[in-house]
Amino acid sequence: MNLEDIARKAGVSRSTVSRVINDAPNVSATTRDRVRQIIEAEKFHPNAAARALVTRRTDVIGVVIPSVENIFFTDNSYWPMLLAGLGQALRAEDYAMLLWMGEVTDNDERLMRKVSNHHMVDGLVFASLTGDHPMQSHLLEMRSPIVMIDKPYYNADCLSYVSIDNVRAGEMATEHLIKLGRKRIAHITGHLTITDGNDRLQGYKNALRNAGLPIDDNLIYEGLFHRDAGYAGMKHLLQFKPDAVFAGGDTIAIGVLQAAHEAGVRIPDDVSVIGFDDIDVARTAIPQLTTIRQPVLRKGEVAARMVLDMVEGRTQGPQQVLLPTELVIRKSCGAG
Amino acid sequence: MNLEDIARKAGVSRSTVSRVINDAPNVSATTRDRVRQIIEAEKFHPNAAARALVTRRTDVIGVVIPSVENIFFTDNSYWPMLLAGLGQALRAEDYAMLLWMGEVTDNDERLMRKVSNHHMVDGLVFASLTGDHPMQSHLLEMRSPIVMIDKPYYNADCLSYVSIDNVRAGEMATEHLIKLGRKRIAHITGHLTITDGNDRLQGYKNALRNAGLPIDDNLIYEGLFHRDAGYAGMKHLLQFKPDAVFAGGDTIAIGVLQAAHEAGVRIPDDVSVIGFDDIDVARTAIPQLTTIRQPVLRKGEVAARMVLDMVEGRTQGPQQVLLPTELVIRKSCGAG
DNA sequence: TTGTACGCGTTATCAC
DNA sequence: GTGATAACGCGTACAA
Repeated sequence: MNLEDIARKAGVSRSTVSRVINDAPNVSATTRDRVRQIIEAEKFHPNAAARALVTRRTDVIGVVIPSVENIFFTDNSYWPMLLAGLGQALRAEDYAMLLWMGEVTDNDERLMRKVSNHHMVDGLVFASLTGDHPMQSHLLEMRSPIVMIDKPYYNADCLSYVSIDNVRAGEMATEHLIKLGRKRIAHITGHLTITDGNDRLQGYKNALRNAGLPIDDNLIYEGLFHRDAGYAGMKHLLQFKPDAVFAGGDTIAIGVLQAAHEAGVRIPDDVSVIGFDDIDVARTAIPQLTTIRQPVLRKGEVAARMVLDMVEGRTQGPQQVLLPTELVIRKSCGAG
Repeated sequence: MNLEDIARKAGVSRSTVSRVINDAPNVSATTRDRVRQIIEAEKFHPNAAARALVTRRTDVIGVVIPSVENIFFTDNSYWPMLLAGLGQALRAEDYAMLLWMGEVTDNDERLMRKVSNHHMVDGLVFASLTGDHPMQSHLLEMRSPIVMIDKPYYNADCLSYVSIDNVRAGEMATEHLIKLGRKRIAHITGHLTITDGNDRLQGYKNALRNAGLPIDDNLIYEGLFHRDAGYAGMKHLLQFKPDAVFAGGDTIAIGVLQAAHEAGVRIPDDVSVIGFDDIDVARTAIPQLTTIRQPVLRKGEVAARMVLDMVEGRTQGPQQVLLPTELVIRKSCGAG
């Protein structure tokens, strides 16, 4: 069943049927109706491949999540939220989403080839690409529109991305602890090969400096965006007697809580803990986490809209969007 | 840059280039090498749409997650794990994954039309389709291979699916509580419009009956696969003094723990709690959850392999696969 | 072993 | 307002 068949049944040419389907002008109302009825009756839907061949458009956007470790190692709602935001915004403009997820066991090189050789997408969204990922070197040469989620580690000026102001957010988190009178404020970082992790560390240092507090390397633990890293980090930091911990992510903070619990350290009485992201675990943790909220769902939505703007030619040149963050005060820092 | 261009540069015909690309026989080693080199040098990759048009294959499998409520309302790693398993198995056979997620705000009807009219997939996987979903009535008429994750609510005989033996698993959970000497065993169900929820309830009843214990409707709370339902359910059940709760899902159990905590009911001393799934929160809950583990990642893998088997013509007719479950004993039930 | 020629189902560009 | 007809890029019988 194709255009030709419909045309024959309607007693018109295939051109006319095509025009009807694409809501093109120059079709009389009566023929348009007649053709529409036949299409409806036959449940006809044009062949996507044929259409893509000639229009060079597939109405599909590729989404790449290179590192999925968090999915396995933590109760992390970050990726699902991002996907939900992306999917929602893409569907609103009748695009579909082609998803590639990296594997822990897999070599990234292979994934990268799959992605960049797949000609069935009009544009691409990359989420949280680490600085050492092999895809990095290929980003600039790809012909299809690309939007990064989170600030790229390299070439940030030449790439479109949506992120948050992590430096400022890191400052906010640390300032909150300072305002509570904490003096020995530790920081457990996320991946430093992701700009987010780096920038939050920068914000932490800025805040200390601005407050005239010393920056003590003993109080900085280079971690990863995992609960396990938070756990190990807190175990390590306890010897240096921190009175507060700024965790680079909520999942990190969960590990911190657990290590503190095991060591008999009371949160927030002995040590204030602040997280980052405000993902679901922040509310269910005991005590509930004070944290910096970032709009994850919205990040996905905006990324989708940005790539669609590029695909549809509504924007040109790289664009950078920073979304606002917000301090959410709960129980883990004490009176706030 | 297309086949023709490569052919010209290599001094051969388009057909030969096509043969080389598709590893077809009847090409001399020397020409094959020469053509390969040119392809490599030009970084040529055949146009997917053109190829799909003639082969009627896209090497894309569609994955539909109709209801994503859990993503938003609970710290739920179920979907990510499923997606990871699917993605992994699909990629292993060089297929890509087209993902549709339902929206809380959206009408399912629209999503359904999008999915069933999208001609760019060779097969489809549906995850946890509820009995009342509008897609139900269209499942049997769809021409492309379909695999359901979890037993379909209707027409289970005519559809391929991968699931677990939820009845037996429900029995196992309940039997464990019985073996611990519990007498007033309550059950908070998941969605009863999902077969899984229903079957686990059935297993619960079976186990009680087999043990000669009464089935008390007051001790059965019809919930949903949400933490909130677990919370509400436990609040409600407390008046009937249960000494154990079988939660239809781990996220439900998390809500149970919270409600118990707030009511001053000690877990497991006063009430044993057993969950279902063994998703991440089971290990991080306090106390750690005793639960029935189901192989979520593997469910995704198997579903992918099943749909690929159908697409590639390796199997015919509907197939049903049940994966094994396992009792995981932790802290929330007491000595076990 | 290699090349020719046709068809896949659609859109776009013409003529009418 | 409508209908031929030429692409789009590839796979593949069939001929050479």
